[in-house]
Parts: sequence; structure tokens; C-alpha cells
Amino acid sequence: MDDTQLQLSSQVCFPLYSASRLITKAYKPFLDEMGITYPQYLVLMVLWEKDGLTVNQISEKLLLNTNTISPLLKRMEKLDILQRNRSAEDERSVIIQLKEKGKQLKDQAKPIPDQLLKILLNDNIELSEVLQLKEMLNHWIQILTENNKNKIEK
Amino acid sequence: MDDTQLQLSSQVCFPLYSASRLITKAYKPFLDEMGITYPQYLVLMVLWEKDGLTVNQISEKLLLNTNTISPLLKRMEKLDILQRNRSAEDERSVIIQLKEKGKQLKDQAKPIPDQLLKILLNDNIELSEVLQLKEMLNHWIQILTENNKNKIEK
DNA sequence: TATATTTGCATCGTGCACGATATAAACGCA
DNA sequence: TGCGTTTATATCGTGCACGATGCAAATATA
Repeated sequence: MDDTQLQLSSQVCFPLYSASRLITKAYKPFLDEMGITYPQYLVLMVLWEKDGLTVNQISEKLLLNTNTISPLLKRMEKLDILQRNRSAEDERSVIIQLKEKGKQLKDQAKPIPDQLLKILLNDNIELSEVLQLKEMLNHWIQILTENNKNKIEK
Repeated sequence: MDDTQLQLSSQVCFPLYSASRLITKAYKPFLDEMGITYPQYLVLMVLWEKDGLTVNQISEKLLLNTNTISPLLKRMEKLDILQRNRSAEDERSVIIQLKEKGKQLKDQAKPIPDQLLKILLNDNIELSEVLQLKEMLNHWIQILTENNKNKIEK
């Protein structure tokens, strides 16, 4: 009986899982200096692009459930990075707005993308490979989110 | 000032992080039936390939620290999937061995890789794309683990 | 051989992820 | 208007991840 398929090296999921963890770890020194974690950095990137979003809007952009985002935002509020306020129009919604500290972190974050690219490019990875990987992954994400929606509808 | 680099869509790390979570979620229905989690499935794949490894050997194969693996293995011992025994030659080491239940789970797991491939292939992803992605990710993992080692040595 | 260092594993604390559940506001409709 | 349903968020429980720390066995070194 052929068991090669059940070997770690044959699965595409394991490299995906490991690469994700390792690259998050590569961000860590930079984020440590800013006093935030990687998921918190993701929230900031969303808010830097458009401030004043609801919890739900942020969770949709990050493909994370609100039960992950909710406590995360509370921690960021405690860090004085943002504030949470109930919406006046819809009392159910909570509007997230950057505070001064959250806005200032943007300047500190500016060099991060370049420095991370450097880590990869310095070691025989072509920029085209980075872009290709990104494109492929986005395609997969599209498929896998569709796949998820179908399951929920059933 | 150009902020495009700080946009979520420009970062390669976010698709990696999302795709990893989404594909793990795609495994979930199959693993639920087996009564295990995705990291536990990874441990099993390692042990199915070679039984009787130490905690350290497993952690190296999975690129996870022992402080993640240790409690994970304890939970699997409680599930009667494996047993943990101190090595006779080196009292510091703990040998992990599959129990009957752990061995039987292999049969149940056999169809999983194919079924996951189907989810991807059914939606316009070529097998060649899967293989290409795997290859690229493995290259990245190699670079990022090297990068990590260098940091530790410093 | 005594002591310092390394190694293998475990424990602790914190922060995600996420399924399940709760709760209150908003909405739909008879 | 009244009431069932949907929607937005929060809470709870469990299982990772992982840095920091602890501890005992093995090894290296003076």
C-alpha cells in the first residue's frame, strides 16, 4: 500500500502552516519595538487605510471572526492605540477609531515591508517569485472562502 | 507620501496567514471525525512515517518548539493515541510511541489528502499550481529557518 | 573528580483562533 | 403594534504558539 500521500513532505498544508508561522516570526523584532503583535499590526493596517470602521468591517477584511477580533480590539484600546464607541445610528455596531498613538505607529511601521522583503530577496528569492506566490495564495483564499460559505449555507 | 506598501493587499504575509488558516479549516470536518486537531494530525503523520521518536525529534520535523509539542502530546496520550516513556539510554529524553488507536487512525486518514486536493482542483486550481506553491513555500521555509538560526547565534 | 555548561523536557503566562452560546438592538411582517 | 428573526458584538471554553523560566540528566572542562 502506498503511503507517500500521508507523508508530511507530500502535503501542501504543512508548508503553508510553517511558512506562515515563520514569516510572522520574522516580523516579530519590528513589531516588538512597536509594542504590538502581528494580528494587531493587521488591524492597524486596515485602520490606516480607512479609519472609523465597525468591528464587523474589520473582521471581514481580515477574514477573522468577531470573537477573535473583539478581545483583540479591547487589548488595543487598553494600549491606548484606538477607541471603541457604539454607533449612534445603529446601537449594535461598535465604531473603531485610531487614537494619536495608533496614528503615530504608522510612521514607525513604514520601513517594515521593505525590511521584510530584504530578508527574502537577500536569499535568492526573486521579487517576481514573491509576487507570484501572493497571486497564487489570493486565488486559493478566494476558493477556500467560497468553499466555506457553501458549507455554511448547507 | 506613498503608503501602498502598508496596505494589506500589498503584503505577502497576510495571504500566507489567511490561506494557512483557511486550509486548516478545510481539514476540520475530516479531523473532527477522527477526534483530533490539525496539529495533532501533523504529529500523527510524523509518527506514521517513523514511530518511537523523541519529543525533540518530532518538534524538529514540525518546526515547533517543545513547549508547544509537550502539552499537545500529553493531550494525545489522554486520548489513548500514543504513550510517553522516558528513554532508558538518556533519562532526559521522552520516547513517543503510537498505541493501537493511533495506528488505526492511519486508515481513517488515508482518503484525506485526496479529498483536500479535490476541493482545490474542483475550483480551477491546476495540480501543477499546487506543486509549484509547495516548492516555493519549502524554499521560503528554508530561508526563514536559516534566518532564525542566525538570529539565535548572534 | 568537582563544577560549569549543555541538553531535553516541562511549566507558566499571554495572546490569538474559533466553535458555541448569550444578549440586545434592528428589522420584517402579520 | 406585537413578535419572531436577523444582525452586531461579546463571552466562554479549549487548544494551540511561543517567550521566559525551571529542573534534572548528561556532558564538558578545569
